[in-house]
Amino acid sequence: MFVIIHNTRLYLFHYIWHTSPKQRGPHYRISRPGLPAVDFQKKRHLHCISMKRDVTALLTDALEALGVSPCPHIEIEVPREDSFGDLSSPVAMTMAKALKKAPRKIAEDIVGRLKDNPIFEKIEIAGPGFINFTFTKSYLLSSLQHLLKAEKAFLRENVGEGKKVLVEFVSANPTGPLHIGHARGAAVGNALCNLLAESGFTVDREYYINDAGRQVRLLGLSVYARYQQLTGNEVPFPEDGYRGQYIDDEASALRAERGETYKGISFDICGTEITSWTYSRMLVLIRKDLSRFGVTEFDAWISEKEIFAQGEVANAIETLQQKGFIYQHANALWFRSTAFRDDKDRVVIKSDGEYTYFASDIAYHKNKLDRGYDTIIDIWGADHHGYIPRIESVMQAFGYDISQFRVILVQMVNLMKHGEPFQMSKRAGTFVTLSDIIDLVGADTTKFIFLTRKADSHLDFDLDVVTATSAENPVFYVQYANARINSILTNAREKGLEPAQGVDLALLAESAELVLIKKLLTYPMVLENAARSFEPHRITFYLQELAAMFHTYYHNHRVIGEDAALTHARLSLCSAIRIVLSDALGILGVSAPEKM
RNA sequence: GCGCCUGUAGCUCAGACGGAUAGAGCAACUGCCUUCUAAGCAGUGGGUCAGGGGUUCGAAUCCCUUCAGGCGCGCCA
Repeated sequence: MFVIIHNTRLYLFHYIWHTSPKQRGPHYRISRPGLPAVDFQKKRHLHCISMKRDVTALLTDALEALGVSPCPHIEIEVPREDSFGDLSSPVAMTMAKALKKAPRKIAEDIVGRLKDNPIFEKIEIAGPGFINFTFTKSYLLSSLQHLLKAEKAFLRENVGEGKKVLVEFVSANPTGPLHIGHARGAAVGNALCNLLAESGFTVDREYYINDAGRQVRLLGLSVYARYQQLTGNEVPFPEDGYRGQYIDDEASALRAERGETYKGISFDICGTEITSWTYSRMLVLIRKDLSRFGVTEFDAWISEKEIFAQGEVANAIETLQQKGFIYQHANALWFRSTAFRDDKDRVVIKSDGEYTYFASDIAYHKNKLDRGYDTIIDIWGADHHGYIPRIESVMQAFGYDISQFRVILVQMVNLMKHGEPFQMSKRAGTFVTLSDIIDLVGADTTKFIFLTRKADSHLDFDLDVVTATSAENPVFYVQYANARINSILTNAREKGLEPAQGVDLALLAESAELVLIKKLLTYPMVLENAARSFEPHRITFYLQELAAMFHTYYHNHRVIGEDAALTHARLSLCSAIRIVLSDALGILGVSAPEKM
């Protein structure tokens, strides 16, 4: 058995290796503190709780009554303009070809069947054939009531339907501290996992440790060299060695811990021990950095070295050989990836008899597949994009469908300083660690900035700009809205205004209030779309919009006033806004402070 | 040379499976704190969606092409 992390929470490779998700029990689900898991089973019995689902159901009925069967996917969107109603559907236009009728005529037929439904204030046909729905106030208020009562369960769509997803992210080599690029992968991966877990998927989070290759050996050799120098034994520093300050620190720590034990001893003899000692400490460091960053919930840390030790690499290649996808050429063993999606075949065993890095990756991905996940997501730096076809080929070679596999490429972060690119190199020792950035900018801000961009868009992270404008950072804007509401609710409580039974929400008559309620009710759609597209950044944009609407409302209307009944109604609205704000921030992995 | 990503307001970026008059923040300028948090609010200006062609009722979105930037193309990891 191999201990992966030297920590009170031990992750044993043995456990990962031999425990299939099935054995963990059908109810296994990751839940984070403060956000208990939703019971989707229960939710199905509720009615009138989602604008989108209600409209979809009614449209489906209408289309079936018009002889459309089976009913296709119905698109529902939140229109750009308020004058286009609360929800809109282009379904009449998309059906035009199939039905061989004019879009507006189809729309009229549909509307004819819906217009008497009491949940709609009005239904209009607009433009080339949009059907625009406007809800009645009573419908909106009863939905708000549901939101207040059901809270989190109200906000969820069961996108995943219990499907098992494995997300592998960060997976930085344990050769030094994490930097800004890893941080982006961590922020995106963490938010995505939260999002999927909250959307009805069963999510496992995994970190793959490349502890078997040359890089880790170089790490050990670097520390070895510095250590020898500290003991007065001048050995040349390895040409490709790691040169950061942390290497010196590790060498000092090694000397403090082990004294002169290794002085003058050749690397051939003590190298394995020093390397193992060093990279274990690097893993602890990485874990600590991730923890400071608020990303701590990996379910498994998978060791490449252990995959070798368990014979999985040899087995995987043997399996491919039996399937006829391995051949020998020029003293090396090749995987015939061109049989699938790759543009050239790939070496798995070099002519010197060593496995390539790709070989252990084959074994690792086979291992993932064999564990029975419905979907496997890898989050990689964009510089690894050329790797996708060969891994997809591996999937297919083992007989799996590549639609089960999804790589999310996280684009490079250009670290800037004074508007100039700041080149980082771990080996040259010129890099800004994640830890530095957390000290400088803060974990919340850093995460939020990463999550205001699509994963595949390039991103300039200017240390000057980010620190100088931190007071105007959008994350504070959103958190401030939450803190303000909290302050109002606290004030109300101190004045003895406890939320009474039978709050009359109908007193919320201001147009700003109805617009806010509608915005709250679109939140489940935002989550659903974000989960379906694996794009957590959509939540970030929604949050900014909702916060802006609240700040405006706050400025124009007093919540706590003379009229007790109105006060209660407005306090309820504020509570609902706070539920959504803190829920969304929680999914993004950003804190929702009560005071600021 | 081939492949992947990107190109939208002065800057940083959104823009949903092709949908209605292309949006937000920052920066700039002008107002608003004796009232629940001014890390806030209100207002003003700002666009050939890199260029060109195509597909159709409709294109920032799909296809082709040119240009620009980034990344990748090893018996490295």
